Amino acid sequence: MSQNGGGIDLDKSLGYLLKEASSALRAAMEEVLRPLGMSVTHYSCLELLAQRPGLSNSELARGAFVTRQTMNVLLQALERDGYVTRPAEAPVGKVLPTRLTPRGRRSLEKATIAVRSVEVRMLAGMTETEQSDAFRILQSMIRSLRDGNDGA
Amino acid sequence: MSQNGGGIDLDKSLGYLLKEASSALRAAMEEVLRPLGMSVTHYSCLELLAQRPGLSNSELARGAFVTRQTMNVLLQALERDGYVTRPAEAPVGKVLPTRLTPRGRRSLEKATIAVRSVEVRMLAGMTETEQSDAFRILQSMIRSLRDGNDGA
DNA sequence: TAATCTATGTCAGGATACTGACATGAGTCA
DNA sequence: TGACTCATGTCAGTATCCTGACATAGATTA
Repeated sequence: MSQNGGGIDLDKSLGYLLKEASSALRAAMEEVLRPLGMSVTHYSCLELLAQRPGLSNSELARGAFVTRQTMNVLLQALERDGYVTRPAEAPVGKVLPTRLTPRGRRSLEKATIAVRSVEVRMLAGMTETEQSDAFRILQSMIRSLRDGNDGA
Repeated sequence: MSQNGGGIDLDKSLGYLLKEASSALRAAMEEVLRPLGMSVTHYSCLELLAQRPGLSNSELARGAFVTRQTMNVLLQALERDGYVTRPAEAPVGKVLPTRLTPRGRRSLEKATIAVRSVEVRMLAGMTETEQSDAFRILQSMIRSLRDGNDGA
């Protein structure tokens, strides 16, 4: 019944399932972040800065999977509201190293708790072996997709 | 070094990896669909209709992971350009069953070939066992995330 | 040194998807 | 039958993110 002339069977497609899982994860994260007035990209930016202080706009963009233009707009808002600081002039080159303010750190703490609950829920019912399998398999998929992008 | 005070270690987070994989997949699909003048949502809509002719606007939206408003705009464009047809009046209720036209079917054929190449590339280097593992694990993650949405 | 290439930060405009809102049709229940 | 609930299609406004473009700083190369 689900066999169409050469088409891709969505019910059996790993790509479709990947999109579905990602969509469900994003929706779950939006749900817990909304009460905190924070978007997923917003949270990603703060979490990246907590782990690697001094990241530049472009590096943050790559880490949050958006363009540097999009991240730039977000950083301007975060800076205006006092969550992050950037030097007025670049210490070297054009790169402006960004850092969390105490206020940004406090804001992140609540968000981290919320996001962790989603991650825990997602992992519920998976054995340790399945979790490491998932990790390895996802990395394999990413590597395969990236290699073909501009490598050949 | 990547240990921050109670934060989420992105390098070890399955959620982050899932987002990365999904982002890579989407980029790869956009790359092969762009020469055909087709977006991912555009393609998803056509593929859904090929497998389940007569799907409604709302059903297509859920299948493509967008809102019904977004899908409605897309369907209006696809109808205007002759890729799909919808009856002027609903046979029953308000639901307008949508079907591919021959032109839509031809357009989908090329897209399917392009998307299949991406899927094949993504699966490269994975054993059959790993593929079925990935399938089962992703389904587990989706189920866990959905259950907590409005269930409790 | 000078030329070229690459990466960065930023501005402007446009594409895409979402939230809010409304009227309508179908099912449920008293 | 009538009130209620729910899902649908659709319009309008908004938010979000992207593409295109520019000037500039550092690295690379001749």
